[in-house]
Amino acid sequence: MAAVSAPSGPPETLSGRERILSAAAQRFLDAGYVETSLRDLAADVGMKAGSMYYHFESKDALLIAVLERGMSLMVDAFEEVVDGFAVAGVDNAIESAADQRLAAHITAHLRALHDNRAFTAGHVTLFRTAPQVVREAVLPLRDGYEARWTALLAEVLPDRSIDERTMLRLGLFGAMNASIEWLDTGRGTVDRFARLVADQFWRGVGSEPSEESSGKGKR
Amino acid sequence: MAAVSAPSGPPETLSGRERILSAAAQRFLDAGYVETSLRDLAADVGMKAGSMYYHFESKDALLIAVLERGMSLMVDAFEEVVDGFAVAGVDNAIESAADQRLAAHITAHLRALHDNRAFTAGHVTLFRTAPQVVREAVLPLRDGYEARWTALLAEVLPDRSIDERTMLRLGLFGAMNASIEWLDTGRGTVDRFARLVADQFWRGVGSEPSEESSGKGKR
DNA sequence: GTCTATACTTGGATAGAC
DNA sequence: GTCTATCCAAGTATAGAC
Repeated sequence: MAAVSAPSGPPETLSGRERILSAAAQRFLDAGYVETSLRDLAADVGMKAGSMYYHFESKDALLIAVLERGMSLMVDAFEEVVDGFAVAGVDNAIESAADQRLAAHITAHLRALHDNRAFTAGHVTLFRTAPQVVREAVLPLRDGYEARWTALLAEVLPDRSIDERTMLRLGLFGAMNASIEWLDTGRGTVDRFARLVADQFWRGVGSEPSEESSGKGKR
Repeated sequence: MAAVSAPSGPPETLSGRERILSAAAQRFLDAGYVETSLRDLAADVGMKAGSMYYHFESKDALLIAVLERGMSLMVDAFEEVVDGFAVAGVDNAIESAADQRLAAHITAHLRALHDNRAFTAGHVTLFRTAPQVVREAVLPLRDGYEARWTALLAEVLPDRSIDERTMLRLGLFGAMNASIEWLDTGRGTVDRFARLVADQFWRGVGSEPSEESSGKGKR
């Protein structure tokens, strides 16, 4: 779902639009939206500023494209996990599977977030102060993703009030998304953080550290 | 500690520098740093752009002042909690007090964050992309605050590895600080969120919801 | 598809009058 | 302390040649 027009050929033959999109995502992440000039951006892809308007109608449209791709990737990752649990069969011990479902979605969220860092990070770092037209354009996709998590938490934490679930969800989002600003990229690191977050979220830090994530004592 | 030259008189007699500082903090929060022009800012305090240079040597200096004030307020809040536990006496049941110490600091962090939203939010929303001179100027204060939390977690979670404590700390920071972007201001709301975060962080969501924060079932 | 040239706007900062 | 006037730099966007 939420298909993104994927590049067909090898990286060298990426379309002009694709190359601009990637460079923009990276620059927006590193320097911010307003701080990034179309001149610098054009230089990144070996073009001049004016030429970019053949591919994008405005700078805002460029940001919208970056954010839409980022959120589509997050949605896709969520749905993959859903599909995975669907084929696992409906007659599982649904009670004890709650923490595992949550853990799977946490891992998927963090992997998608970091694997596509350039496109996804914008939602964390620059959505809030983006031009209104940009926010409005991207909002439907974002709302859809949040709705999926809202539904997930309702299933997994049925005894909590709606207010509590909302705060828990936003707290969890905060913990995960802030990692964009400090976590080293790399699958191993991301997965370790994901396991820690999932374990901490469900069991808390008051109980014993789990066996596989740390030996006995400090290492 | 980390004393901030506080205004002396009533709000109407705030010095020009103070009024500029508050207006700047608010505008930076709402619109972002680069998006805020000195002309708009001057209009907020009933001045013209050129006049601001009597009070601040540059726009960067203005942002530095905002961020320093914000972080000083956070440090002060942390130290107040430390002092509170100090007078409570050293011969307490230190083992069982770990979760209470943590909860007190979480509440203090969230209160300080939201009570001084305009000044503190900048550290969440615009520190990352701030000009390098700004980041460098404010970094010592930030490092000091983080060091306090690092030490706190070392005392409270002695069995965890340093790596895990770092990730837990940054995850907790993420959960708390992201609330700047969604939590309604207001002491009641902030305190409820603080209790939820503290409880969730220590005990997890897998266990029963605590008695005082929710009745039985959904309400 | 990409270039050059340029129109148009806005912003940070300075100088000097009051 | 605040104003007006102004300089200078930089950015988005457009037009038209190639």
